[in-house]
Formats: sequence, structure tokens, C-alpha cells
Amino acid sequence: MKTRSQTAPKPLKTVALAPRPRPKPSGKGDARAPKKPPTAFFYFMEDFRKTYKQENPSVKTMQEIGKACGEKWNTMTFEEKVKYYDIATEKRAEFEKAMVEYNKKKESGDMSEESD
DNA sequence: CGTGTGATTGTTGAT
DNA sequence: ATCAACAATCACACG
Repeated sequence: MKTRSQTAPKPLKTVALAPRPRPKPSGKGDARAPKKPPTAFFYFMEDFRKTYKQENPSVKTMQEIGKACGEKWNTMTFEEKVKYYDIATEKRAEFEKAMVEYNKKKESGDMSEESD
């Protein structure tokens, strides 16, 4: 039963192909657009973050924790990660559903209608 | 007082 | 099929 097989871990290039113009979070954006659910990595981070703080109360910035998370994540085995993948999978399903309603709402005529 | 920045990987939408 | 940007977290610095 190889469920979905783990597929060989291929290094995504995703190199710096383009600049990252980040819009300001404070500004309003498409509130109607469903936000992307946190990935398994983030769920792992929730647990890792607490543990890391306990063993490293001196570290506060997520920058260092993030690095530690990534490093640990790479050392984790699929079985250990699958646990978090499972959680993320459920969220993805919900997100996908939200996307359907989002598209539906868009057709509703909410896209051209600029209330306000 | 308010917000952007810093790093991590995964996921998804668009072309 | 491949690219590109965004998802959360927390403390700090600047105007």
C-alpha cells in the first residue's frame, strides 16, 4: 500500500527567478479570496516551535527557528512527516471547497460590484 | 503606535 | 508541465 507513494523528493528550483513584490498586509486585498492553508511544514513548526523554545528559550526570532525547522524537517522521515501531511491534506480539501464558493461568488457579480 | 522584515518549506493558481 | 507568489510565526527597529 503505498498510498500515494512519497514520490522522489525532487529539489524544486524555485530559485530567485523573480523579485518578490510583497503587497502590504495592512492594505485591503481580496478578502473574498480564500487564503492558502498552512502547509504540513507549518503544522510541524507549531509543535517544533514550542519544543524549540523549551530547549532554546534564548532564541526568540523565528528566523533561527525556521532554519532549525527546515533542517529537522529534512531529517524527518516520511512516516513522521506524513502525520503533518495528513493534517494539511484535510485543510487543503476545505480550502478547495472554499475556492469553489469563491468562484461562485465571483460569478454572482461581486467582482464588478464595487460596493462602497 | 503601527507595520515591515527576517527564514523555513509546501501548496496552489495561472500560463 | 512549470513558474511565481503566498501561507504562519515572533521579536525588533524605524518614523
